[in-house]
Amino acid sequence: MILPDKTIERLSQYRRNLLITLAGGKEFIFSHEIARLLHITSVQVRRDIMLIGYNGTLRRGYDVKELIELIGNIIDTEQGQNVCIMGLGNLGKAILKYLYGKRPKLRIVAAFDINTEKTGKLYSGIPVYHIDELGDKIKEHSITIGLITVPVDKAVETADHLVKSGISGILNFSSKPLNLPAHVYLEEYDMITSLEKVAYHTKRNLY
Amino acid sequence: MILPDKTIERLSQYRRNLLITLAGGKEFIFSHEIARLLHITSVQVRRDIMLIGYNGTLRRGYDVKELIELIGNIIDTEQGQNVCIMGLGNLGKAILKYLYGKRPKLRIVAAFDINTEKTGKLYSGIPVYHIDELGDKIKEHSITIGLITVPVDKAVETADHLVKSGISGILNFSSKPLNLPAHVYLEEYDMITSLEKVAYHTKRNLY
DNA sequence: TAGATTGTTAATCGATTAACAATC
DNA sequence: TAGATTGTTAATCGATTAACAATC
Repeated sequence: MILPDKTIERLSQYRRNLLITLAGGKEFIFSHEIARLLHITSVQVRRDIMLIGYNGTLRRGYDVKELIELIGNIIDTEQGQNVCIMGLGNLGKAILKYLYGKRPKLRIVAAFDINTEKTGKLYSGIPVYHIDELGDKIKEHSITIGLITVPVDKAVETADHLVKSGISGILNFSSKPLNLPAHVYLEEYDMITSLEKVAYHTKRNLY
Repeated sequence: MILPDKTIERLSQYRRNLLITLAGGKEFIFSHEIARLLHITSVQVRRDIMLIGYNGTLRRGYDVKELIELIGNIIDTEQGQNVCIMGLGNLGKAILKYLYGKRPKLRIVAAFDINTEKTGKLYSGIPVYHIDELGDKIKEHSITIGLITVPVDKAVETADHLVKSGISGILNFSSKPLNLPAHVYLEEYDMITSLEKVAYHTKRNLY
């Protein structure tokens, strides 16, 4: 089953909102309620849910718990995946703290840095290794996903190093577009582009 | 002139890469060279450049400096825009340091926090104000864009507060979808969704 | 029942890409 | 000139939305 990228993004958002819904004690939800949470249309919600093969009931809508579980089956692996952070600068630290413990099936298990003053210790409970240990530690911790938060001029070599060490997926926070072999999934996450997009639209609003 | 959102995103990326190109002493560039930098097709580059009404030459391609300037005219305002950061936690601090001085026409001029231990001082050269001063300081500093990096349960009230204070654009880093009046431009920048997207595709690669 | 909802196809909208004339 | 490039239209692809039958 191949799902459109846009559907995956929305499924991730559905789940996070459904978890809040469930925590609030609500056990069933209609497509238009999910839609309102995300400011999209109810047709789109129903279509996404159709694509993942789930069925609601006409009277009560969707079973929140079942839907959460089904989305989990699609996004997560059974044992979960282990994640490392490349570069423990401001952004790396912030992301580490931000993500730590947030997603049970996506565990941050290591950080890597070039600076020997940072390595060999724990940061927020996570071991910080020197970049030279990357290959060994990726195997040791069964790391499948790497987040790149190094300065832009180190991004390419860091990505290559991750690929050589057998990583499966990369989320790149540096604003250098990377070129990776097809078997490694790459997602670019570019803060400056987002900010400039806001600037462009804001400018239009100003006039 | 209305440009597609996707074109705006690429223009931002073109410019950043063109600045590097120019710094390297290269004065002219072909569409296929730009395309290779971003891993897209040269047709798309030419079409985007067509949309902004610029013309290259057949022999030498595009004048790098002119193209940079033209993209600047589209994205930036003449005097630039002032930006504030809502919430000076790990993410806020990281973004502040990351963006500081990076884009001359998008100046970070203030941070706001609820914690009085952080307020009334400078952080990385930027004044940190208490959230109660938001309305006054936004006017004082002519701030048009706000970045939201507060915890998810404070995101909605923070956004409302920004809107009431007359902000024009918001970049939301919290993973709560916001509901804003049409005159305020909103861009959602959701780290967890990006990470889960990587997780989904990585999972597919694993099997 | 009447009204509300789901599930799904068909139509529409928007973005990318193919094709190619014009030009240096 | 031949070859490479730009600029642009038309075709294609993909994603969203409209429409509606089925059902409780």
